[in-house]
Amino acid sequence: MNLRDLKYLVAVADHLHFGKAAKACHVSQPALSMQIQKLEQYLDVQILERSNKSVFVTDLGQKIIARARDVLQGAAEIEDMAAMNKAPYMGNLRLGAFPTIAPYFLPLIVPTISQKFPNLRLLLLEAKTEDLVDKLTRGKIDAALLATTEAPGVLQSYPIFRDEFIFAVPKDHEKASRKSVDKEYLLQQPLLLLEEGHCLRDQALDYCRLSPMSTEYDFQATSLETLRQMIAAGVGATLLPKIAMRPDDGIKYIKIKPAAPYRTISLVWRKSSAKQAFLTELAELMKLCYMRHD
Amino acid sequence: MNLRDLKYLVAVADHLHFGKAAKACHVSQPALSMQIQKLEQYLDVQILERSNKSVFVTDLGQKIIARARDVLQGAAEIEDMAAMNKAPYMGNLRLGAFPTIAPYFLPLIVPTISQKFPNLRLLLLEAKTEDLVDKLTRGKIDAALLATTEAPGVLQSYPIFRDEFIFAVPKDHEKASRKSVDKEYLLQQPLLLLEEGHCLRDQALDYCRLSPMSTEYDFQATSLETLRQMIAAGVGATLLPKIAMRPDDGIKYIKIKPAAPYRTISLVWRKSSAKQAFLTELAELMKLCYMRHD
DNA sequence: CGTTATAATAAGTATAACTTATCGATATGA
DNA sequence: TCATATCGATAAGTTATACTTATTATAACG
Repeated sequence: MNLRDLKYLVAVADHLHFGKAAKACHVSQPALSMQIQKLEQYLDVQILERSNKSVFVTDLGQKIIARARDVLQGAAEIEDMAAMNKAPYMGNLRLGAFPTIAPYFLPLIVPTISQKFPNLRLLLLEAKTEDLVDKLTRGKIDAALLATTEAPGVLQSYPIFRDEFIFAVPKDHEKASRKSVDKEYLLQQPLLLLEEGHCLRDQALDYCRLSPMSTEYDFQATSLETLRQMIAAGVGATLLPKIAMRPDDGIKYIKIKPAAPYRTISLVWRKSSAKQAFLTELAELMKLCYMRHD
Repeated sequence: MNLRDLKYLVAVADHLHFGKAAKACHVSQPALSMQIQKLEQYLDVQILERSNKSVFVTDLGQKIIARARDVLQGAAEIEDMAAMNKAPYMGNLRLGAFPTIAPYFLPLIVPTISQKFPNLRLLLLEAKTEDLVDKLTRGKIDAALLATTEAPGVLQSYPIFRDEFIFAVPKDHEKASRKSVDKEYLLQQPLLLLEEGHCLRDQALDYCRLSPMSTEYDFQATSLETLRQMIAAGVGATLLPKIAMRPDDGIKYIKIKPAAPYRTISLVWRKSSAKQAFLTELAELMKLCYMRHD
């Protein structure tokens, strides 16, 4: 068996197409076909079901491919280790962030990071939490900014800061002149929310889980910026994370007292990552950035 | 990078000798040397420190080799999956058992197993718990009979049976005529124990942890059979697992009531093992064997 | 100071993987 | 229905790579 064979196999599983898989592996289609045939021959099992029009993965194949991904990731981590050893602060860092933190926190940290690590190529990816966790565990990204308190088994997290929620209302709202509101009041308010899949939506619903009011609106904003526009336009109120606050945007931000709800923003990476030490350093740097800003 | 290279590398790490490593890999020494050189060149780091007389592994090398072991194990598991798929009940099964269970439980189960799975080559290994867990996680054995209740992360366990402890005394012991003793009494007895490293010793000490008496003897038996001889010879008393009881061996076995201490014997294997399904079946079979005997 | 043990190097050979060109089978569409 | 396109498998020749044995270089040892 051979790492290359496994790479080819995984490529076919990803594309379900020999030609595309071959292209992705930068080899000709026959080369890839042959190696996979040999692998099947060597293992003496059928991994793929081919026809002229389609490729399927057998049940056993699924298991084999899953393990093959692990093996390839392990190999990649060996290469990473070597690279990190040579030049700890060089090379690519693929960093994910979920949509309701990315546009607010990244501008805060990216300049400092690029300044401190000028040889680092910071490749940023904005995606929903679920997607990021998946990409993390599959080794498609190196780290991600997440709002989950607990990370699953293979991942580990380093808390960066606590992002409080704040009550956002139009300037002409009945409470617009108040300095603060309390939970009792909030639970009785209908709130505009982001669409399904955003962790911010879940966190707001979680906080207000006793209130059926919160889901009253049938329109759901697709991004935090859209939501902000809607609030400013007087459509309704919502909970916004403090980091998304902006001065003079036509919105009145009202503190929630006592015990404002919050989300914890953490940097998360694979325990097995070769960038381990560097990522810890990076997380500390992010924390400093936030404190300087706050 | 290549699985073969990693295999060579691990072999050198294991032998700390290129020649022996080469022999273990069934290749000539130059072939192995060259591949490792190329690997180091490819990764552009030094993994091994060579001199004419000795080979050392660098710090980074340690990390790389550790990960390489994982990668190789993953690859081996892919092969296992294929083999198991072709013939679930064939091939080698490397089974470990700790010394105070092996000679008593294995004779009970081995005939049944070989009868039910005639094409299975059962390779048995007797070693101390710590050693077995190490061999398990490193993929040197497929499964082990252990008395640990909880298995660490990568392992999973299936309970086979509960093995109670019983108070073993010479025939002429003061309590030899009693039908049972209680914990209060036991805690005041000096007990003969096995030497360090035996889990049975730890379990007995654990049960009697309030009693300083139990460590009074400065002589420690090296095996359960030796211990049995010592009890029979009238040297002292001990706690024996019920499964080690034997009729007419010059020892009086006295029940501990109420709430006899016990150890739980489980079959343990790697979660990632390809023999997963088969091992569950095997564990069930062992359980049946025990119940039939009991 | 030769002998031994070690890993590295050299030269030649064998193996394996790659390339391009082609085939065979199936679906698509005028 | 027949030409055409698509896709994976096969064939033939080439290249790259890993292997072999023989040899060298270096240090330790008696």
